[in-house]
Amino acid sequence: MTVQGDRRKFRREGADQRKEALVRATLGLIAEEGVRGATVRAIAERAEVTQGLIRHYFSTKEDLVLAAYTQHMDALTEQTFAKAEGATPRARLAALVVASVTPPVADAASVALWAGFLTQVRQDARMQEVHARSYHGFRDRLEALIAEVLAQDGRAADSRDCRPLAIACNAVIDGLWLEGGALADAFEEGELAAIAVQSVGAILGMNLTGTEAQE
Amino acid sequence: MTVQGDRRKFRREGADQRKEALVRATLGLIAEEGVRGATVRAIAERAEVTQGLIRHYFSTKEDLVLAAYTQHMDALTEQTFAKAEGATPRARLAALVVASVTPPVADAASVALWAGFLTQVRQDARMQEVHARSYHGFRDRLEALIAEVLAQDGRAADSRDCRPLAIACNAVIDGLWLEGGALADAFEEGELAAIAVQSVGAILGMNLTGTEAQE
DNA sequence: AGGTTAATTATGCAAGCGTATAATTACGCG
DNA sequence: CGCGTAATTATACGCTTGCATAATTAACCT
Repeated sequence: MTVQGDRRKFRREGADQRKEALVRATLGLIAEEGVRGATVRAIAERAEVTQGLIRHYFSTKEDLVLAAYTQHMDALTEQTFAKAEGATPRARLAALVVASVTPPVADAASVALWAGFLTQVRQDARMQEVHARSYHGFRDRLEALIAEVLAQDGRAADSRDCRPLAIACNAVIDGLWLEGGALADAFEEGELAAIAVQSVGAILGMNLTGTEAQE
Repeated sequence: MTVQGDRRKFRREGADQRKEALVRATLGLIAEEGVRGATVRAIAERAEVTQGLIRHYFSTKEDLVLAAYTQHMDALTEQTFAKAEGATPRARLAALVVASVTPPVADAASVALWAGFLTQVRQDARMQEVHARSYHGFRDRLEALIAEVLAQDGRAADSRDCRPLAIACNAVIDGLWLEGGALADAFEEGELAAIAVQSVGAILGMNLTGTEAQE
């Protein structure tokens, strides 16, 4: 006869759903409150479970953070390339560039998230691995797209030539992404997108402006 | 008759020196261990004082962090522009660009420091102010230099034209700075510098390569 | 149905955190 | 030289943190 009706009701859920909910809660908290605010208790509360459950799915908080980081970076890359559509390589590149510096890819939360993780990247080897993989994953795809664009123009698309171009284009994109996210109200609507397209075009030695919508 | 010889010996120092020592300790710790590692106790230990003293000079830890952030950002800008020397505007710009993506301005510690602070920038209005002031401070000086370079070439140096160019150049610089610091071993020695000079030149529509040393 | 078990909650603990306050001591000044 | 005081140390408090462990319960299986 256990009359303890004040115990919290709950529903059992699959491991994947729970893990994802916990990851989502973690990301939301880090974005809004910073890593400092993403405590085990706060994460549990936001995911509408009790803190003990976290330990049931992630043997340590580090593991949870690693999972969250991985998902965030993958989502960021995927979100960006998903918008890189168009009839010609040039149009796809322009669309990619615009998407990179426009919400939801470029916004305060994304940047805050990324910065919040960077600290742990330096200290955790697994985080470092994810970081490197994510960076190269994005840049390699960018490099491939640049090669296509150059080929279309009949220019040499040797990897020796493309690599520095990809690094440079990636840097402009990252820089603008960063500044747009960290200092949004310093720029006008669409200003960053225009600058991004213009700059990437200049680096590649071609005019990219106006190619997003047409062609 | 107070026989308590185990009390720590100390030397009195001026407020400025102590404050600076505390700031330096804070920066070192955040760079090495992350914000999490920069506890009041750890800072005090590194500065070779006891934790109580921190409260004597900074009424709250937030104040200390703000002071540290201010100093770091100012030092970064100053360090960079200090190397922007040369006979012609073009040479000065090239030197500035190279300095921006080369140690000690661009290294893991600087980037880690910057990222570590970003979290607090979003939450503290005073930090935000320093952030904005620092960003614009750098960019405005960059814009002025770009205007000089364009004028030398006999091109229009209107602020309406220069602003987007400055934003773009600043973005490449920031992007490369970031990637060089966060992923140093992904690039070869001097690779980032070469790419930076090349890209800024492309954005400005001129050849900047090889202008650092000569002219 | 009813027993089994894994999912979930509840509770507790030791360590570390920032901050407050009282006790000491180095050092300048008359 | 000794006195005053500001600089510094010492100690403690309340809170939060990540983690561990025991108690409970929802849902599946036969």
